[in-house]
Amino acid sequence: MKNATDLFFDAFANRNRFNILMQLRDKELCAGELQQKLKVEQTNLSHDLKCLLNCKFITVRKEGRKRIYRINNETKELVDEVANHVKNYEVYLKKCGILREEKNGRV
Amino acid sequence: MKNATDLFFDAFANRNRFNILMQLRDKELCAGELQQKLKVEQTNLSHDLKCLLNCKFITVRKEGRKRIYRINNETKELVDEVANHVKNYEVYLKKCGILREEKNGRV
DNA sequence: TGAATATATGAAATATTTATCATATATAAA
DNA sequence: TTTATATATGATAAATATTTCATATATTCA
Repeated sequence: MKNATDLFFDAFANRNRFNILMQLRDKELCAGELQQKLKVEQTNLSHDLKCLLNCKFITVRKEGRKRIYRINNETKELVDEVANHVKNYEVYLKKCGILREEKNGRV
Repeated sequence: MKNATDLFFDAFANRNRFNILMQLRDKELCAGELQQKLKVEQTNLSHDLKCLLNCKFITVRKEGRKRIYRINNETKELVDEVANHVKNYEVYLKKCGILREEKNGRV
């Protein structure tokens, strides 16, 4: 059974969703623009945007047949702080060894 | 292939590891004390502590046959900010619907 | 030295998350 | 009112993370 913290991380700590939030830090964007910038599948992006909307991490407004997404202020601050932490700890994260850094090249 | 942000979230956004960090906000604790407070398996706790150590989220010192763990300051601040955000957004997170809140009761 | 306590390690089993697929809806323009 | 564009939905397949299991190491005390 999940508590609020689990749900928060499910929403926020997801690679694709966090990338969306990172993009939206600077300016609001519509789904199509996000898709181009992030090079993700349309259907995935749509799922992720809905999740971020549900959780109130972003808001949306309609403009013609586009939907323009904007990050909310509190969430932006948290994203900035995480990005900063990651920068400072990058070297340790990369050699953790418990976390799997990447699939190695050999088949 | 994982980047530093992915690794950060793998380490930080894990239920058990984040609970450890939450416990360590107030005071340093040894593994046995964490085990009692969190009611987790010894072997799991040990894996998680190693991960947090590798990532420099916590430090450790020996005392007799115990090992005393302490959270580092920057990490503590981030944990506090996340805890605060979760409190403010709890109501929305719980009705997201994309995030699976819990296994429903029926078998 | 041998037993007891505290903690760590690595591999495999299990569970959960994320991506894909097929398709639906909503708006605009011809 | 049909077609094209932009975006959304839900079910399953595929990938990844977490737990468990069997066992190891390190320190203290008798």
